Amino acid sequence: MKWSQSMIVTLKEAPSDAEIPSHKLMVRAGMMKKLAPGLHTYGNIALRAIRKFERIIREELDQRGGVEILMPMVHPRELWEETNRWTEMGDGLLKFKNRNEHWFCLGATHEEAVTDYVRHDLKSYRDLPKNIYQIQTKYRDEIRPRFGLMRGREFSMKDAYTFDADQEGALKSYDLMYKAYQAIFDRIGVDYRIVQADAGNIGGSQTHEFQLLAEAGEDALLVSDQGDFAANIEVCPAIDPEPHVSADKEEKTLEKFATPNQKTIADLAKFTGLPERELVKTLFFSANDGTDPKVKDLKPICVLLRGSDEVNPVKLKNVLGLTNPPLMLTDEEVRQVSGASPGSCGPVGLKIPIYVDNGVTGLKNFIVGANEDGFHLKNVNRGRDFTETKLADLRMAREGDKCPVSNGRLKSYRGIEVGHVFYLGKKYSEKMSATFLDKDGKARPFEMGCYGIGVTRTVQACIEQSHDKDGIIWPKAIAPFHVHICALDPKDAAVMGLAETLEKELSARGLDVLVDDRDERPGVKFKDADLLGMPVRVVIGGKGLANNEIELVERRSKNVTKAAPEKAFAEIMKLVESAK
RNA sequence: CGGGGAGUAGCGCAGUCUGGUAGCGCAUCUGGUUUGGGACCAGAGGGUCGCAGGUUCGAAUCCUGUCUCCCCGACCA
Repeated sequence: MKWSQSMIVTLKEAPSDAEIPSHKLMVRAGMMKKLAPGLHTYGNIALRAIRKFERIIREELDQRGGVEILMPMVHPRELWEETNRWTEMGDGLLKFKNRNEHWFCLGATHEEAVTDYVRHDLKSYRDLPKNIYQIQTKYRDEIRPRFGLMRGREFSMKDAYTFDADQEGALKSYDLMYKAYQAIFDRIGVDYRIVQADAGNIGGSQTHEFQLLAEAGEDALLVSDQGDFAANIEVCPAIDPEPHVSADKEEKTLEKFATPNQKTIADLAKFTGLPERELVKTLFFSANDGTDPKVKDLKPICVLLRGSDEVNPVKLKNVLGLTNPPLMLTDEEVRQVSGASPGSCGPVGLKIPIYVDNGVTGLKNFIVGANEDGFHLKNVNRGRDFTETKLADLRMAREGDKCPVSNGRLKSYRGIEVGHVFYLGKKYSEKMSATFLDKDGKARPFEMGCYGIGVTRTVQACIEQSHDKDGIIWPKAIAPFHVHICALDPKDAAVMGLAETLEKELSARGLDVLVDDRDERPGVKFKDADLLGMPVRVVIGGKGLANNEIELVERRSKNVTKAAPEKAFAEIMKLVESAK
């Protein structure tokens, strides 16, 4: 493609609303333009990278028996009500009415749609297994879209769904997709980790996330320094490296004492002279599902943690058996439940369920709020002074905690979630009456799995992981063009002639070639070539040709080699092949 | 939804405190000189200063309302 015919517009300055390097670079390179928050036009350069990534996905899935289809973007309300997700998904689903006053939503994910697609057509165990996928635009009404394509409202996603006759088969399908994802992310040459994760409101019992490591990532990960354990912080088991054991041997007498104006754990630590890890804090949540904020069905529960720990809402959600993490009670609600302000609350005397974090078990004769403003209790002991509903791992794990499967320690990273695989079981098939007949002629619900790759997000994440101060460094596998020819003197017939000959020859060999034929000074072309970041740059100028040479530059290393024009084609092919 | 910040030319910004009818850099157009790492000179086009009211002889600037965008948070008692 000739630059002069393209719509490539580069900027020297990044727009003020871009924060992270990949977002700035994509806008500067003219790859995307914001239409509204979370909604972007992909320019030709971006689209080429997206298409190449899609091709890789298709190749890897097709060779493993994946069947590509395309489902609608607009779904009727009734479909989502079958699984109750019309309500459970909350405001994340964009809902609207058509002219007949019928409700619809934009597809945020397609478990319902695909289950409907197969439920009357897959009739027998003989039809199974099936592995169906699509690459399609999703719409999720994100609270706060950000970082360009990283968290858009509209984005391209590859979503796949497997249908099996039994759990064994479903887990085999899961494993197949897991390996397919490894192959896909290996091919684009990114640094990623596969981590244990929470299923969120997709549901299901086994799940892994594919996380591309990057500072700007929105997810916190904990990775073991021994072995291959890695988990999203949301689900990472929290194990103290050295469990705390109280020095006290005997349980002492319960005692109330005044703690005027001691509102936080930090205050209390200073006031009592005890470290925060030896204090116990009491947090209040509503165990109603929180999916519909208009329904105010307060089911208060409290959680006890050491003062130094943070509650993990996802673990709490799972312990409570909820779909979404529970909401914290407001100060006013806490007062109704406990009779005191947050800060002076404790478990003693409460009539609500009490969930206790494992970390509290090492403490004896500890301090909690007295449920009376300005007072705390000391010498409090589990069992004697209050009865816990459940003891569980409820705290956030952190760097330095013990690895749950080895003697290693956990180290923290940031990650961008680019892929996610779920084993769903019968969650959707049962609710939607999607069944097949087994060998005995009995109707049984499908065993399902679902698998997603954020296509547009991955493309931006690649840039986030691969750039330098001058611009993007495309991995060859998804580079919009393989070769970027800078024709320095486009009016010179010899220069343009060679550029066009090379373009033709390289294209014939399946390479994508961009020819900068603009009437611009060389410096401008070099800066733009660095910014756009194609793996191989070819510089053809009148001066060089006079010496019978052209210049080849590898973007990643910036290594420069010279070649005679008649050998240029072979040298370029060699350089492209060796590029990563 | 809570807190903070910002809306002035396609992009990045100044001007607002102290009211006098809009400016700089990049980009664009014309002419010229240049031409291997974002050239220079001369000229030109482009903005109802987010929107609506108000104060005033006069409003980008002051007042009121409103909309939008960005950032942080939406969990630690």
